[in-house]
Amino acid sequence: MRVSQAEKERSRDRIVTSAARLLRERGVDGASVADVMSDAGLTHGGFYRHFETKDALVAAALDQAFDQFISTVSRGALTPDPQAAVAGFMKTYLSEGHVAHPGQGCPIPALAADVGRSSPLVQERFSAGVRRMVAAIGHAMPGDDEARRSAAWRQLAMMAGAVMMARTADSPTAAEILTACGGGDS
Amino acid sequence: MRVSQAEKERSRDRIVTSAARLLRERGVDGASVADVMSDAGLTHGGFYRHFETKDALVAAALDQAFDQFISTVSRGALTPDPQAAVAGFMKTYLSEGHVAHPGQGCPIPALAADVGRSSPLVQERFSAGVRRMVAAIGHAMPGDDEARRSAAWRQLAMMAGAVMMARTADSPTAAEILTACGGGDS
DNA sequence: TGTACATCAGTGAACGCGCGTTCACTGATGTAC
DNA sequence: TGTACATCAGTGAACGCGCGTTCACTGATGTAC
Repeated sequence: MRVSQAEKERSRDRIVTSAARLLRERGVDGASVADVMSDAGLTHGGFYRHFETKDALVAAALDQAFDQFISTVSRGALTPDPQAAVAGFMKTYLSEGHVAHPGQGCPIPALAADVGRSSPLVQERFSAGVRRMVAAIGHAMPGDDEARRSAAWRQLAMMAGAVMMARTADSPTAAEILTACGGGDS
Repeated sequence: MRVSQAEKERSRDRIVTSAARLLRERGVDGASVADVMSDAGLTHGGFYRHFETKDALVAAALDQAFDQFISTVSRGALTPDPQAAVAGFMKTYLSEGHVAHPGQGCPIPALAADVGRSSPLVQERFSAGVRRMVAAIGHAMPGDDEARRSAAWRQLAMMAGAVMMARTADSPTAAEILTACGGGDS
């Protein structure tokens, strides 16, 4: 049964949203096309009316995941003081909630390793997302442009590494990692 | 054709060595039992004379990967000055060679995300390897025990995050990340 | 505004393929005497 | 030390399964007149 153009667009949005969550939760290989379609309330056969390949879905889902995560995290950093904004961002990032819920979290600790083994298309979209995050973080760092950018890379690398390791560790060790890196509970 | 006990042990070593490399290069799902056995010069059918499941192989391979990486990296840090040892370790870790050759590199940026979605057995072995690395790094940090351990977590998180991101980035961006985090070329 | 028809979003069965795992078999190794 | 036999490492075919992708089909949507 054919469906209106507006409905099709809504279907596509649901597919991308489901993929953005399931990919982060289960990894690229762990989230199947059928899983994603089912989560979006559709059957797997219709997938190819929206995307040419699974790879194209992964690329679109990465864009959405970065959009969503950056906006979530910016909300927690709504303050005129840039230093306070970075501190708020760090607390949100280095929290047990973030460790426990990769599906809504930063795509970097969840998917960077998978992306490093994926197609150029996927790597390019992922890199674009990473660059957006570095730019956003660097904006709130002190110093000249180069120093800010450099500090942002260090900060992002540490946070992504910390959350990634915390996800493999038992609970007290995870807490130790987060605290050591400048985060805490909540 | 049955083979001697000594030969069997050598076969097992080759299987684990192949797995330790292929897992880091291709990820847990990307390295199949048949791939590993073939790389070790055997056929896939014999695998279950050595391991009960693929999961058990992954656990054994992680142990070997951490052993090998820690010993590689310690070799580059053979100096009585602890500060210089950490510096040497960082240069080795944050190098383009490490980014380009995950198969001989640190298991954390290559496999932590996969491990976070794996069985308790695999997570436990991985965590043990991570703890060994933190202990080794902390040993060469200044301050009291707690400060050293905390500094080691920050350092390891940053290095692992940097290498992982560098592997998804184009070449100049990868170099920028490594430099920003205290590494460089070579 | 109404009618006839082409389009195409979504369904569900089916495709080939590679996966982890199992199995019957082979023949050298290890052991009991 | 030699002989008879049980063991079992390794082989290669086969298993069921889930994957990404394709396809014939349905019927509401969009369009041409």
